[in-house]
Amino acid sequence: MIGAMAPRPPEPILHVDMDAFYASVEALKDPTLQGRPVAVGGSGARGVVMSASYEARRHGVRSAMPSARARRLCPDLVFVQPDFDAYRAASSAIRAIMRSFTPLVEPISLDEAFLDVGGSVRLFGPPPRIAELVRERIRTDTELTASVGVAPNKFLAKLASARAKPDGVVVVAREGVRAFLDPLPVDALWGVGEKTHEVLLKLGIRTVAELAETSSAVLERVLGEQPSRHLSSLARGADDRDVVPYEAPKSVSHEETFERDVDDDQDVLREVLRLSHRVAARLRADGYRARTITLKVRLSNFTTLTRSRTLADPTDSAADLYRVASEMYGALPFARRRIRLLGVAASGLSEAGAEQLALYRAGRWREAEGALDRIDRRFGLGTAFPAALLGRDRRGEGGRPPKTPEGPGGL
DNA sequence: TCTGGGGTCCTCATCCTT
DNA sequence: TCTGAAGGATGAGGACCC
Repeated sequence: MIGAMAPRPPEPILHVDMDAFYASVEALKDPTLQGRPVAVGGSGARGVVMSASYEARRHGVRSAMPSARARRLCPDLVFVQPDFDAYRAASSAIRAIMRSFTPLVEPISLDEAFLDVGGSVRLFGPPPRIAELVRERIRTDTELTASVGVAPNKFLAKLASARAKPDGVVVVAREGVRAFLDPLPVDALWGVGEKTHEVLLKLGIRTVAELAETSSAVLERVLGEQPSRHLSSLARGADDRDVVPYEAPKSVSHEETFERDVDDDQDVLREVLRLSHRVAARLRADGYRARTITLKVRLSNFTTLTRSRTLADPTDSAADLYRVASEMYGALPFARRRIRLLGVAASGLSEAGAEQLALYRAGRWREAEGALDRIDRRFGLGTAFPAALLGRDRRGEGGRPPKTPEGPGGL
């Protein structure tokens, strides 16, 4: 006879959010950074801050802030280039800790995850206790700190963890939801970014309570049907999404901003080729193929154009990605505009094993690209690359390009 | 102020099929 | 055979999130 199950607690969802994650990992790698204002991100003219230590935040430095502005706010700011291998390693150690408390762990990014601990209370105690145990394990095993929100649903748990920062726990009890939500500014809600916030302010809606009191007809008129329904339910504290341990990716993309704007078609095509190889290598490494290929072009005035095309057969070959992306670039309605950013994305993903071998039409290119993957895995990313990418640095500077980059580029 | 990179989701327009 | 409505697929762009 198996013992009776413990009843599901009213606040079973945890949102675990690491404190200044990238900056904290950097401070572990280099202890001389401890206690100093640190920003992870590009320090160049076009860089932005990806993560800032709390010392830097005290000077007003925030993530997504242009690096130049961050430096003006905090002249002593130490810039560190991101090291995603280190962040991934720390992240997987933290996820292993979370999974030792519940199998229902939904990662949102390297430094955040939702946990459903509704089934873990018999083993570990009530959710607030589990939140403390998770934090303690993370601290002792990784020397990093995490903040945790405990609530009846994902949305409230996320808001609660933001309140808990840094290095704390906030519990939103079912009966305390209104008192917690009502005074919050509307832009605390998921889905209220800069544009929506502006619209809501024009309507005189500043707080979640004011949003909850606004008629759905008014919201629908200014925001549209779906967003207004979404916001209305969040304003009431309603969110019925489950914690989903795994979801297959829907797209894979790479994009890069040039150090300086580029107006030479050959340089642009070389970058398209490089991005195509990176996306194709990711597809092959993760076992996916894509049917839809999207080219993204951002001009110097920040106008962004996208062009996409759906293929009859899915592919994971850089040759196919490059062919389609370069054709779409050629069909853009402008000549020699100054280009700031290029991106290549692959969507409409299916698992590579799902198709027939006959679809390996790309044949020898695919074999060659597979060889590149093996070399990269053994000797590091970028060890081997198409000859068309030789003679220039990866931002389109340097030696003379070949006349036409062909196919995946004369490997 | 001057805007990265990797994603998801939504809306709207258009085309095609039934 | 023609026409119109409905609905799905596709493509472009935008907002948002971390």
